[in-house]
Amino acid sequence: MSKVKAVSMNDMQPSLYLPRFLPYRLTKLSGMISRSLAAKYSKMFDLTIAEWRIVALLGSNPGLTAREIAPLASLDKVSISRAVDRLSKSGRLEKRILKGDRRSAALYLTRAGKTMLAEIIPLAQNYEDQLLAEFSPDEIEMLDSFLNRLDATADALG
Amino acid sequence: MSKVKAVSMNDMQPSLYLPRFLPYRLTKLSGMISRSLAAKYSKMFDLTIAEWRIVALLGSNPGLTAREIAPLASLDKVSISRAVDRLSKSGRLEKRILKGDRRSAALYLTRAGKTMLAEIIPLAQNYEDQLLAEFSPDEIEMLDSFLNRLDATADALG
DNA sequence: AAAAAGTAGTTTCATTTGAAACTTTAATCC
DNA sequence: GGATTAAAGTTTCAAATGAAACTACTTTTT
Repeated sequence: MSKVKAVSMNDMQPSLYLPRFLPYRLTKLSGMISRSLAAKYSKMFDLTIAEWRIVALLGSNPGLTAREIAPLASLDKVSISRAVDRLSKSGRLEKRILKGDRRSAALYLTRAGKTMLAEIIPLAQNYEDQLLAEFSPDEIEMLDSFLNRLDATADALG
Repeated sequence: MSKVKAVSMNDMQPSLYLPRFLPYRLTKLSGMISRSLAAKYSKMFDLTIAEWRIVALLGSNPGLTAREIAPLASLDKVSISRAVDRLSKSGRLEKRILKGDRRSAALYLTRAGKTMLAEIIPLAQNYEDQLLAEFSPDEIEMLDSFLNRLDATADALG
């Protein structure tokens, strides 16, 4: 190998264009969306993202336990414990110790919790609709499938 | 309005299926990817995400200042200040106070910084390639355009 | 040209986060 | 059936984060 070639190879700097790097783009996008949603609605209802997710889940799945919520909401048990605590202190959620296992509690929205959820859902739905306003139904379906595939791949790589 | 109808309307609970809610999906996806990348490479090079972004940017844009980096890396000035501090303490980055404005410094990768970047880029690139391995070139192009559009829309909504 | 206002980057401080340790209860093992 | 191991949630503690205050300098105003 010639000296010239060796030098040129050492100097070769691979480069990476950050704004096109998928992990960066996804983080940036999800950050913008989360901040935007939090600014609009979390403040309005005094709700963290973890709390919002739990309330949304309990809306359609009343009686879930903390452990069951974890994978469905992608939250760890510490976050869930704190969120549940706050939600139950603010009277939006009720814990019912399980007959069969007293370490665990089935979680239910109270009337106040349901009322709040009924107010938030249209706002959340509307935000999502705005995000996708310029997408055709076909495009939405494609985006959906892309996200599912990326999710599965990322899961496999993790 | 009949009594029956009124009751049924009060009981009507709108519901939101969390796993299909775009903000949730994006946050989950970007979290999985970031954690996976961090586990693999950030540890390996003792590099936070902010540091990685700054190094990547300086690789192709030597001499940027902290203020210029902020929008390019989507980082706030506090994060940049800390990341730059750590990078310069570990000898990967060098600050050169600007002649014209002594509050500000042009930032450059040192030789060590460049060497490290040259090692990471192929790994990062490879990770992205794996994520997209099942996507055809056309699909990649579509994904790219979807992300750009979502980015622009989210920006407008924020 | 001194005073006021603004900017680049740093530091401080209070909050958020998550891993590890802990408590209580349940299941499994001699 | 008492001892051991495991599981559900909670608490603790240390690190990460980010808003606000601060420092050092520059620009604008009068």
